[in-house]
Amino acid sequence: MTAKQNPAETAATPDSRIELPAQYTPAAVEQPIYQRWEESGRFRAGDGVDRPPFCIVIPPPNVTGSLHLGHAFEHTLMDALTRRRRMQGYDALWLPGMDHAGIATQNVVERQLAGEGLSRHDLGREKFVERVWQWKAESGGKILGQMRRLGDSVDWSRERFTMDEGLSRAVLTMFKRWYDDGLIYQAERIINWCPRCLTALSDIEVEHTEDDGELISIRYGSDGEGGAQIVVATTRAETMLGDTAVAVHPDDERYRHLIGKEIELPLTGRRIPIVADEHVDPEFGSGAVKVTPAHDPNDFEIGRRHDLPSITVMDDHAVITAHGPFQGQDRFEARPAIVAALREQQRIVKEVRPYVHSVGHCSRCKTTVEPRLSLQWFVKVGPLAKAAGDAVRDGRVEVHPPELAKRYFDWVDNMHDWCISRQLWWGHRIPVWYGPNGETVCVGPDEEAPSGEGWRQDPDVLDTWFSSGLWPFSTLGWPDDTEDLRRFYPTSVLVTGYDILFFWVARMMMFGLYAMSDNPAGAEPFKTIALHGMVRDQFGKKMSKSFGNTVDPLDWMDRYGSDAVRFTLARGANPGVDMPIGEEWVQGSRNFCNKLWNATRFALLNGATAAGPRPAELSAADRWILSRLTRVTAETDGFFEEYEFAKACETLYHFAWDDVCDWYLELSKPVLTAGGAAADATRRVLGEVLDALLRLLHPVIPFVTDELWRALTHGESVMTAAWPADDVRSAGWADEAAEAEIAALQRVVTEVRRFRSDQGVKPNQRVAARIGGLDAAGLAGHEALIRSLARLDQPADDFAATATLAVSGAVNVELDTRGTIDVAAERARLSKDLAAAEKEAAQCRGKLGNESFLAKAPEPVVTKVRDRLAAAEAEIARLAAQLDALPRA
RNA sequence: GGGCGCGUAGCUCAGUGGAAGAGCACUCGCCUUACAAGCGAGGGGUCGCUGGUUCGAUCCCAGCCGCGCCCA
Repeated sequence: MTAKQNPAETAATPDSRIELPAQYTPAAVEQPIYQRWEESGRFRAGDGVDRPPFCIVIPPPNVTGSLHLGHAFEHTLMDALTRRRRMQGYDALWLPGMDHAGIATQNVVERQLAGEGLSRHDLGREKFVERVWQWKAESGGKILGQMRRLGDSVDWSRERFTMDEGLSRAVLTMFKRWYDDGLIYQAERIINWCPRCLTALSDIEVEHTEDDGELISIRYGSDGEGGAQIVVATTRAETMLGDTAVAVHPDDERYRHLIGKEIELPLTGRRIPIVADEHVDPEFGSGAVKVTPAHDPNDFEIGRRHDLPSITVMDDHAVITAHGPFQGQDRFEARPAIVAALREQQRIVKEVRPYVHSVGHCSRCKTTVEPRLSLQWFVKVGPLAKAAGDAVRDGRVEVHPPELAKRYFDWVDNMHDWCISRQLWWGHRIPVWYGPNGETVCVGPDEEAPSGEGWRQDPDVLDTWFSSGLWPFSTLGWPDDTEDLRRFYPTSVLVTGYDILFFWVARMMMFGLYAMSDNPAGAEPFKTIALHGMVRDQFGKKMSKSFGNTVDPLDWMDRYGSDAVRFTLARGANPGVDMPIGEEWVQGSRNFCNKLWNATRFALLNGATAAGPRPAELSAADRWILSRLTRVTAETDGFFEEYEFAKACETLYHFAWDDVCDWYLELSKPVLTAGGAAADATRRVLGEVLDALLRLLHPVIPFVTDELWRALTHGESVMTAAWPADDVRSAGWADEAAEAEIAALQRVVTEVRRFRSDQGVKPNQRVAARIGGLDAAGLAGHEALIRSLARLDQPADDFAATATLAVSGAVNVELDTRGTIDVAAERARLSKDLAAAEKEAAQCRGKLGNESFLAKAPEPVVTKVRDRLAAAEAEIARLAAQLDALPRA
């Protein structure tokens, strides 16, 4: 090797003394690695080799969206699951794609058009849809590139989009089947209408908030001439123009005499009946309610029961259409105007402001939703929802964590019919044609649409969730009987937020159970639903633009690396529980990656290797770290199996940092320096432990582990290395004796360090010491290690002990601190320990002195308390003796 | 209004019917040649309140207080 050789070439040399750069710089490492992975083709599933299948379909992100922390979180979990399965030898498929997001995408393109002074109507439907496709090609799907940054090991060769030809065909097929089965119907109903998006919304696309409004009590009925009068209260005074009745409870004595009579509706001169309806709450307000069947779902039901007319008084834009002075006013303009007009007629009995009540808003644009009578398409969910609930009840689909299944049942067992038509242009157009003589024809995907004079297609498109509901099988090729479908359906696990159980999960279940009912491997779309919580800020607050506490994960990825972001997210991922995240935590994760980097660097500088024969002679420290590895591997493996990402990460974090770095590397230093067979063994064990550790961490932090693993092993990629669980399990490394031995060693070292720290002895100051009792403590042969870790020198001829430490387990350490020791500090330290031991002993004695305890507590518990007491008493004796030996202050 | 969940260290969260934990923050001492993105040592909690069950409760039960979410 010449001195002029550059570092990059050095790194590429297959030499066991590869030097990693001294600094860990994720930005330099990550992107080239992803490119290499992608080019290697290892993300691709279904290579024809006979291996068990594993499949996750991605919850399709919105084509207009970009990666936010919620995605980063969810993707980290899915990627970890997929990578682990791939390492375990599964034919692992993580299938990516996006949905077409009807309203959102149409809004984006309409805004773009508005910038050119155009509306979609200027273009016409066909040109507009072309324009949306053009937009998608140019600026849609930003998130796909960001997924690469994050490290998602998705099979890009199978990427799908809900508006693709194949998926569109699935939508048409499904529509036709349900239509023919009577599960899709058209009806005039009160639906949630967004006057800004100009479309119907389903129930779950409406967000309810507690808003300030007003509650106005209005006197209905003719003035003078002693006519009937009745007071009604409303928060939406403008709808009174469309009232067609007043309803009271049939048993309400106050109004019984009025039932069946008619009264005058103010401002309109119309006369409307007073009807009796069980659903009226006599306790609320005056006990009488105005009935507006065309603008309120409850009133619509009352109207149906009493055969009342429905009068629509607003247009699409929520502008008043009723004849009169208010015509042409927006609903929010008309409201005060109508109240003022009523006030003028002395018809206002009471006005409550502010009156806080629940108001529905469009989840897309936040506009107040207007309930509106309208002809729409619906899915009859009854039998479908029942099946969706049963699949979980029967255990065919498992919900993780199980507590959240209740939430799922609450929803599917009380589901309302689903309004699936949207008055948009971007989406799957409803395949129904209307003929000149009132014919209605639903056209299947392979059928010819009727043509000729007077035939026209329904103008509406389907709710986006209709197509994303088919996602688990449409992406695998359905309705065709494809190899992918046979191989990967039902998919293995669905990873998604609990907030989306209703929107999406329930729908996939309904679709899947119906469409795949004759699938031999099962009709359910996934075997497990693994639910995660919402990402919150570092104070547990919901992230929102209005709070200004949103974070761009890409910014953190730039500064700390994708691995750091991923590790932070995975480390906080307790099943079904919200996850706060803050920048300090990402820094902490970056520090962890850096720690791994440096540990591996140290190992390589010292010739560690994971290859070659395993030496027969291992030191206690070697056997200890291998035993710890065995335990940690089993625990981690189990945690991943249970979707306990936080626990898996925590376990690995502490193993890596505490056991490997803080102890094993330190223990290995004197051995490596000394050289010989012991050093060879340690080099080998160090290599093997790091190899396994990097493999265990790879699913969560793929980049840095790949870089380090390749440097360590010269392997192709840790991505295709074997998951270590089986290897480690079968290696027979569990060694309780070694664990006990090293634990004892750690106690001695820690005790000396405490003494040093309390005495103000600088870390770099070596102290002469005589160590006794090691044999009796089972630490024979570890003196050199203890001296190294506790920084103790051999006693010289002029050795004069100034302090003696009696460490638990018979070891005693005499130290020559070369001067007076701080007796007060020493006394304080010992007194503190003594107090703790005495408290412990008292507690134990209390229990053992309690006859009920002895009689009723299980034997192992009693034994344990006895042991604790014995230990505490020994500790007391030891500390008391030490205190006694201290010179009097 | 109905339902669900949560109150544990300064902050964010784990946890268990039988000795209170982590990360970050904090204090003290250290550039001890893998790592100052670090090392060593340390302080800090009547486990929301009040009752009950139990030999024993932070954990189980009831009520209360405070917060959050979902649904109407």
